[in-house]
Amino acid sequence: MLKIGEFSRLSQVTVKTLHHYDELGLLKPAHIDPITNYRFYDVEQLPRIHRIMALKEMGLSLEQIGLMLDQELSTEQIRGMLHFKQAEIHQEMREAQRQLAMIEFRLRMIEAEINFPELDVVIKKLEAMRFLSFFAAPHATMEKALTYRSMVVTTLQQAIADGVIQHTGVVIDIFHGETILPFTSSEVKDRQHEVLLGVKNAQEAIKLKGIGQLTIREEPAVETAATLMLETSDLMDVNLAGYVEKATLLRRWAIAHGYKPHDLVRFLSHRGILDSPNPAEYVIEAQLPVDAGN
Amino acid sequence: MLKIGEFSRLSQVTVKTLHHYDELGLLKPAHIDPITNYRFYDVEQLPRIHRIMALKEMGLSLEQIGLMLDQELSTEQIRGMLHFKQAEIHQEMREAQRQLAMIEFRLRMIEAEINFPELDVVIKKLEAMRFLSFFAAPHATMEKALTYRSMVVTTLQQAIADGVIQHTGVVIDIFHGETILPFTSSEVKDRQHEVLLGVKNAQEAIKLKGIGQLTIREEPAVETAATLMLETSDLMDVNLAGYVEKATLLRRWAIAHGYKPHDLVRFLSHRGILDSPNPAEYVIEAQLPVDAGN
DNA sequence: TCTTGACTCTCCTGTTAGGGGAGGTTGTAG
DNA sequence: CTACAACCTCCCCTAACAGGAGAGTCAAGA
Repeated sequence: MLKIGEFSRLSQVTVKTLHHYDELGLLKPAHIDPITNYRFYDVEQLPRIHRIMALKEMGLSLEQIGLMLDQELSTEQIRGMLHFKQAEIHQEMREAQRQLAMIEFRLRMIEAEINFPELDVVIKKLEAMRFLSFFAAPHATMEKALTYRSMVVTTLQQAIADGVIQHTGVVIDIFHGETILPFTSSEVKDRQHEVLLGVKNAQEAIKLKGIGQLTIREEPAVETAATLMLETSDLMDVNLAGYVEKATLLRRWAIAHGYKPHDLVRFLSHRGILDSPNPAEYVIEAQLPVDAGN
Repeated sequence: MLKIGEFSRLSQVTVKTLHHYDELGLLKPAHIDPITNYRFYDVEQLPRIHRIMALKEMGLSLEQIGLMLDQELSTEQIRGMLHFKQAEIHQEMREAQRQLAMIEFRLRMIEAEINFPELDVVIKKLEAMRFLSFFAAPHATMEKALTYRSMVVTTLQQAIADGVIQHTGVVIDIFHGETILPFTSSEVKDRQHEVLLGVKNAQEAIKLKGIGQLTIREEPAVETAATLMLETSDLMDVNLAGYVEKATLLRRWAIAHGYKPHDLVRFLSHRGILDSPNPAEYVIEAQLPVDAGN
């Protein structure tokens, strides 16, 4: 009979851990003195604690180890457990790879002296929603497209004030096509710039003077999108160059992290032109739908 | 102002988590209604929660994230943290690799239909100790060596009974040289089989009739050893073939897990010939000192 | 105006595998 | 006889929330 300290020394398992295993019923002392409550172990228990340690090293939980030791599992069941654990570890390793990719991306950005907060990319789901849609392009230049958009927005604001449209407050700009730098004005012509306004009712279409008929459509949900919040400082000077830069960054991020970007970018205004006249107060989220590459 | 549920939907962070971050001070609501205690968030807080999520994805702890967000760390400090985290993740991956190696080894053993409990290999430290040493080899065959050993043990038992030797109860058999199957009798001659008996006092040497002078030496500590408990069933028939088989298994295990085995194997009797006349009650631990390969 | 269901609040417990320590008892060596 | 090491039983702590109890709040429909 060995006192707990001796057993601990032989097995190289701490006394605390032996207490814990006693409590869990994983390894009960061979004998407990009923007066002093001292635990006494037998050398014959060394193989069992050895087995526990060996299984623990493989990453199994104490609960699983208890099962394997006491439930007389068949070889097939044991194989199953091991294969399952194997899959779990592979999953963990992929996760670790992902983390490494993110850290390396950050470090490269720091080397390139790109501002740190600008690249807080987060993977999200995007909800489906009903939108009033109109197109602000093709136009010869992005600036002209913006001017047109601004005019439309004014009309919309009037319609909202008149109660013709009941909107949800959600405004999304979608740039169709692969939006990426360099972005020459010759390319602008082929680009579709769609503006969406979230609407509440099941309206089918809306006619507005000066714009004509606008369609209402369902923008589908997106399972996976890389998203990025634009800081107000990015928006002080509202021009499209900033947007395109963000889109480029998102695309590079997605590729570096093993995603396949779709050929469109969305800009969701959490606080935009409908909420505030001051661009410095805008809060805009860039969203790039992607396919999970792996 | 957004209620917590809306903010949760926009950021895709659960309400529970937002509560938690509020409590930690990581993300306080922009406003709290003093009457209802309802939390209200501002869209301007979206970039912050985004940043938190992005940093969390890299595996940083909430505490570290709090520091990065609020302590205005220099670029150098941030780089340092990221490099540190990078090293941590590499460490985790090595650990995962180790676990995979162990699981794969088990699975291969199962395929080969080797008995499951036989390979609970555990890495341990071995303590230094003072031993009385004698050699039971070279002999023409292992069986003859064992016969000689048995005779010596009888003599030792007498000496112990007479109080000439004060022993610690530890008996170790060491096989010097690379013990591995196949193990032909021609090889046996070159092999050194040393038997050690742990002694308490600082005796220098001991003379015993029938054996002659035995030396006392310090067996050095071993930092890393692969160890294996022999089940009593393995010892029912005490012959060296079983020992050699275990030594072979240990050596294969060590190599498969990236360790470099030394050219000796120790067999430590936790309960051996000095404690019991019945081999079925023996508890013996095979120990193979190794160098950490990585 | 009332009610119902959806939201929200605080507080408590549980998760893993033990570590750390307080406060008290036991065993052993000098 | 007296240290001092070893042992005991509580009890609290970890990280990042999840789940649930019990109670209060809000908006819309009858």
